[in-house]
Amino acid sequence: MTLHSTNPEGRKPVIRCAACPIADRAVCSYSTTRELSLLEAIKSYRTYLPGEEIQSTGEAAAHVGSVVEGIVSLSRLMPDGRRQMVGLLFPGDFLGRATRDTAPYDAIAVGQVTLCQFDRRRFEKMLGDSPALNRRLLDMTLDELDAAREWMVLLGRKTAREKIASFIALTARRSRAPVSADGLHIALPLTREAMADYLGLTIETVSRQIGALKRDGLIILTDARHLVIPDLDALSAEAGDDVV
Amino acid sequence: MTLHSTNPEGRKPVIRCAACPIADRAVCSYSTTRELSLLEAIKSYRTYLPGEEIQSTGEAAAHVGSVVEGIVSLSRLMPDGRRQMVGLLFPGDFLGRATRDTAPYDAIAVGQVTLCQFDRRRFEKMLGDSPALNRRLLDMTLDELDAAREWMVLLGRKTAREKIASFIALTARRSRAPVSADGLHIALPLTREAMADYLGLTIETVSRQIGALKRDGLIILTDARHLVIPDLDALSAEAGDDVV
DNA sequence: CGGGGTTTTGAGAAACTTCAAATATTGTGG
DNA sequence: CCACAATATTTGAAGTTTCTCAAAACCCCG
Repeated sequence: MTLHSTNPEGRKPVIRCAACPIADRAVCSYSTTRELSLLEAIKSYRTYLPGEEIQSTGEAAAHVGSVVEGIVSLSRLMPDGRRQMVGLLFPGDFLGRATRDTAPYDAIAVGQVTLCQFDRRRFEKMLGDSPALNRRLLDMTLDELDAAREWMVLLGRKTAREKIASFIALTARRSRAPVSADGLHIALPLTREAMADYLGLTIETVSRQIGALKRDGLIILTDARHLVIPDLDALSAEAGDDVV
Repeated sequence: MTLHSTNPEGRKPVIRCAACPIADRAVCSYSTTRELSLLEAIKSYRTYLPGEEIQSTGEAAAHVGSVVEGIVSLSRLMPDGRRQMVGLLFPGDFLGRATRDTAPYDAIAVGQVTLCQFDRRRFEKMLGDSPALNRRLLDMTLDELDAAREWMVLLGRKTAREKIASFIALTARRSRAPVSADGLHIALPLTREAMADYLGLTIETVSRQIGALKRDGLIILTDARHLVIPDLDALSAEAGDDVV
């Protein structure tokens, strides 16, 4: 990609908003050119390495911002080490709570991540003055709430097999996967451990259920992180949802 | 779902906003007197009987509104009958998506419920003009998102015992329960079935775990829906969360 | 008092986890 | 480019938790 050089600080040159790859989906997508120029003045870019902690629970967060590239996981760590992922942020998604000074969850970079950051206080101030930002943030938060609830159904009521099938089908839908004669080719963005934390399972169960789907011909593994879905409808049928 | 006697009227005389019991928490709580009078013009009250369906999945929702009295559950029913609750609305909470025309979940009255309703289209229109409403709705939605995520941790990683302990502790905190010499007296607002749907368990497991907490002296049941908590800290310790 | 619904209890089965170890895979320095 | 260490994934066997099925007990209301 264009924004690739990793400098030690994780700082990046500022991309002009007009050329921003997430301009149509980000928190600023309802904003006028005039408002964009105000945001442009307070934004900065930063990159994080795979596995790097962007924010940790209880820590004061100086910044909020948009995911430009990569994936960020939000998770809660229980005192005894159990971890549950509670959110997965893709490019365009917004990270952080403008109106709260400590982060309620750990935000961890999955793969390399680039954020478009704003100073939290200054962003909060702008939010107070901008109906466009406010409204966009509301719409995004409502979408996140819907996703969280869908996820609750998965966590509370689905079997391990359904969880895995749901996750793979979701990944297939989210990444506009290349279709070839043998099916959809997709890459799994998460490690088995991260999948387990996402789905409320152990890594062993994740591995076994992926194996089972493979044996049943619903997926074909090329390697541990890449697979082919010959028939997405058949896979989706294993996910336990209503036929959409 | 149980059959219930019909609710012929369900209409209630309009309470003046100035005398509204949820004025400090509702979606209108940031609004000026002037804006309240606009809302007052388009609001209506309606009551629902215990178990009555307020909205069902996929159905067009004509209204949105605030819970004034009672509790509303939001849940998703899977095609084979499994049900997962995804939200529990208390007085002051807002029901419905202004910017979406079909409800994504079933909204069911738990006990008798009174709503302060607005025509969805008209409310949506006001939302476009009102920073106060917008901002309040954003704050409420962020709180709901936090609650949903907390709940995801419970669903994905907690044991049955921890789930029950969490639920009882939560209920105790939410209902300013009367304290007497023997402890906190609380009423469980949900049936065992509703608790099971909330916690991602079966009714039998709910019943057994309540029995276990009782045997361990962490709760004292007066009847199936009323109990005493001698030591809330001890109960909370069973919930598996960080010590707060 | 009867009947519907709710809650509890029991026994066995199933799903998932835990512990343990083997097998890939990846990154690194020589 | 290879060997090696570190990490990630798979597999196996046994154990635990939770579910399922079945039935009894309880409770509220008319």
